[in-house]
Amino acid sequence: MQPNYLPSTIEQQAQQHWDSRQAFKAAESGDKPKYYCLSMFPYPSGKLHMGHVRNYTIGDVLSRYHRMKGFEVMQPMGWDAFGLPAENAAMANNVPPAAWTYSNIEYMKQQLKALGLGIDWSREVKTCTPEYYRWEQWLFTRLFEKGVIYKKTAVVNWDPVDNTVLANEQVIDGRGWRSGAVVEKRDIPMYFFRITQYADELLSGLDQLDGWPEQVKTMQANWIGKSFGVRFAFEVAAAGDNAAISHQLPATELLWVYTTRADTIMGVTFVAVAAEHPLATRAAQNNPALAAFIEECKQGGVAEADIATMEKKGMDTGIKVTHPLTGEQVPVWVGNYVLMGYGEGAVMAVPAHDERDFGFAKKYNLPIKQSIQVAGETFSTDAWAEWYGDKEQGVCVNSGKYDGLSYDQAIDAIAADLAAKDLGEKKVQFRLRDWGISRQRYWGCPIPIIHCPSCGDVAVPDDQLPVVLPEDVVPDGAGSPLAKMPSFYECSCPKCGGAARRETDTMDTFVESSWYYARYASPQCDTGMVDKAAAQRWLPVDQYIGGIEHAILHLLYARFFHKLMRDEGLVPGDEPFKNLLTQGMVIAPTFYRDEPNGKKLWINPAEVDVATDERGRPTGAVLKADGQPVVIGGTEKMSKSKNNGVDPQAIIDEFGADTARLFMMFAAPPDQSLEWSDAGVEGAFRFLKRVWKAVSDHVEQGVVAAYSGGELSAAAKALRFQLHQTIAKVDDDLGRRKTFNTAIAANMELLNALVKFNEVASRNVVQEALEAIVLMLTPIVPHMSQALWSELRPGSDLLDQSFPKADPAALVQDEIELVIQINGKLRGSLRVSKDADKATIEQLALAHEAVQKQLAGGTAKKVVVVPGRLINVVI
RNA sequence: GCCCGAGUGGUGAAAUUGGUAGACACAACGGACUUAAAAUCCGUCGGGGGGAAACCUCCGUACCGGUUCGAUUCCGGUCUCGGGCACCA
Repeated sequence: MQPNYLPSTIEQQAQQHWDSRQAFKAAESGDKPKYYCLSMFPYPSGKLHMGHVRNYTIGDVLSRYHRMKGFEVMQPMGWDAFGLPAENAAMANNVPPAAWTYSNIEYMKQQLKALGLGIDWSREVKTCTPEYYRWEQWLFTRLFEKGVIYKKTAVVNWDPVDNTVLANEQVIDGRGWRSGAVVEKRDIPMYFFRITQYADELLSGLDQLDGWPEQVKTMQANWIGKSFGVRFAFEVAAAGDNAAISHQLPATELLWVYTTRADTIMGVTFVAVAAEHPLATRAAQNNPALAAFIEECKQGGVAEADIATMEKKGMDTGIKVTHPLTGEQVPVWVGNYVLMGYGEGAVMAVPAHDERDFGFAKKYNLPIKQSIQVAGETFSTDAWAEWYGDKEQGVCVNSGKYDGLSYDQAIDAIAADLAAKDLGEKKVQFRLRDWGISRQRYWGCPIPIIHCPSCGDVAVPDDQLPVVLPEDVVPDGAGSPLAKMPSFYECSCPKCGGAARRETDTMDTFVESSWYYARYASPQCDTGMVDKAAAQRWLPVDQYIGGIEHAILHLLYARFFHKLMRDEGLVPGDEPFKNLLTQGMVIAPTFYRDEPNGKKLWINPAEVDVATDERGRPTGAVLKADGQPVVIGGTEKMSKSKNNGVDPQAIIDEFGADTARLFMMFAAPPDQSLEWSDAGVEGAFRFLKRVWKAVSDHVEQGVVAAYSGGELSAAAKALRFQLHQTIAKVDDDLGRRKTFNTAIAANMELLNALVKFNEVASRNVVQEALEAIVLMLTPIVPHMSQALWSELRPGSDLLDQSFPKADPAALVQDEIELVIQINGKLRGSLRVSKDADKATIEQLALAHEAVQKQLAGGTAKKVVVVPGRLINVVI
């Protein structure tokens, strides 16, 4: 046997062997239970980054583990190939997005293969191919005809210089990233998926998802945001205070608002409407200052984080409305924080009991009127106090007939009174908004709609699908290229045959990634979106793995799509992903130098030497090239902007894929962030060399049959005890807990014990242990395991092996160790027979010298015995 | 601003159901081997106090408080960092 561990040779051999056996092709039938393991597919950005390596290694470990547990595993891979970066790259390099994307896919596919992933490549899917997106277009036309897709206007970021719509990411500090122009909000027509129609099901469905992290389910539930409130109206009188604009108002007009705090309705002192609200628009007609303010509100982007953090500004419209219960006249203000596309585009304002309203009222000297009280507290309009917003303990005050009522009682009474006047009712509302999918971009799936002057919006008929996206286009950053291509948009109406114009918007790329998991079941199917039998066989996905950043949008859209496809009779079940593992980020240290122009020059960690003091604490860092100091920055997510990425290819080339995989799995549990460490990689490599040497040393003396019974020395018995304890733990860690780091640690401990064990008479136990270590490590370092197994069991193929089973007989112990605590602090230990009863244990513990010493002749107040663990003596 | 997480030695982490805090590694330091270096192997390694030593003892899981015989774990509050916020994927 080769005494040295040579990763490049054995990895190449192992991969060739797997290929020749077509080892990872998933069978469409058979007796084995199926296990569909899916990692979120990559965007083909150019080359793999460490986040990909981590994601796909986790998926591969789980896939290979389940294969060894007797499952028919399907692990597919594909490409989320449409998207904005391809257009940016195209403009930078003058290459069509399609060419750029396809060449990235080719390169990244080679990298994935070098990692030794057990992928069924025959199922590969690229979302930018007509074979894929034609079915997306097909579903679109079905949903359009069912009314699940509809058209309305929505507000977008508009760059007035480049005359183009910008993504939120392209708006920096309220300005377009290329033009630098102040961005404006602009209304444009778009197609929407009626996801709100499924809001209740998307919410209640979370309860079935036992295999999802609580954290993700909570985030989705909050995002859907089901609230129980009251929708009610203020009357806009066309007289009195509003005389100046009365000519524009109908006799009675209603201003509707929605609130979850109707119990505070008697504290309303004004109403705030969005800048785009019709009432504001009309009030501005004779009010230049208000018109200017409304114009100002249009500046800036549409991202909610920006709107929520900007300075709250407002202006009085001069309009007064009538409070539906008190009859009081309250002013209507325009507020820049009120969103038109949200609820009614208008909110009641209760400064006394809403923190945002409180701040607004203080700023503009609007009245603050207390209407709830918490016992023992004192209300003051000087400063906000937390209890002002307390709906659990608050009761109504200064509220006439509602005084003394609790939140629930007040809502019931107030809703009833509003209903009696026909001015309101209880209403369930969702925070979730319908999903706008129109994008004014080129590199995406064309929306299959034809605009006919006489028939309106007509869905493209099945026999004319797919609407093919031309692939030889280079965008210029100013509007959609498709809208400038008559060859694309000129067409005839499928209904009347008259001249018509094809829709030139493309779909949100989240649409492609919402159903790819289903397409993998039958990726070549050309008679439908999915083959029903294949969907029955493989769905749902048993294990889905991806970044936590997808906790809400992608995962919610995919759940929604599954329900849409279910309602079309395409897929079984209500949910697409049975188990979900959200992996943490890969982070690395950052280094920089301050440049004369005030900017920071980020330096890659590979170019830096870090000096440490005698305790190992970093004291400074210098650039290798010039020996001059650099500044040590924070440890952050690997990114191009901070230049702290480590190229996975370099690690594979230097140490091999197994070392890269082992380090990634060992350095942190999968759901936590993982800090990159070159030294840690070397540590992983060292461990593999130790495993290799242990097997090599053993094999050189001749392989033997593994231990299968008979008398053993005490040391051999102890080793077998540890071995089978480790098997049980690793099985649990890989299968149930998915904590690969502790599974690896347990194998390291076992190897440490094994190399110390030196009984020539017990080589069969060593053989048993080495075989088990190789099998347990197989999911993590498959190449090395493949090579070692053929040395330990000549003529046998690791691909056909099962995961080892713990031998119960090896785990039987006569004596166990119990810990003795005094007042909860460790003071000693005790060995007792495994079936000693509580009374015996208590007696032995009290007689223990440490306890006697502490008792100093006194007696114990209390003794707690936890069987199998400890005794706590309270004195 | 809102929603969701996280915080444990010099570092990454472990402690699975409230039961021995720091497993397993990395770094550092000391030693062996070597002409030397690399590699490898052995040892020390949270902090304070006591002891020649075996060892004893107090403190310690971001911070403040609570529940409990016992809290890294549960509860209330605070701080810091990270993810998401609907057109990045």
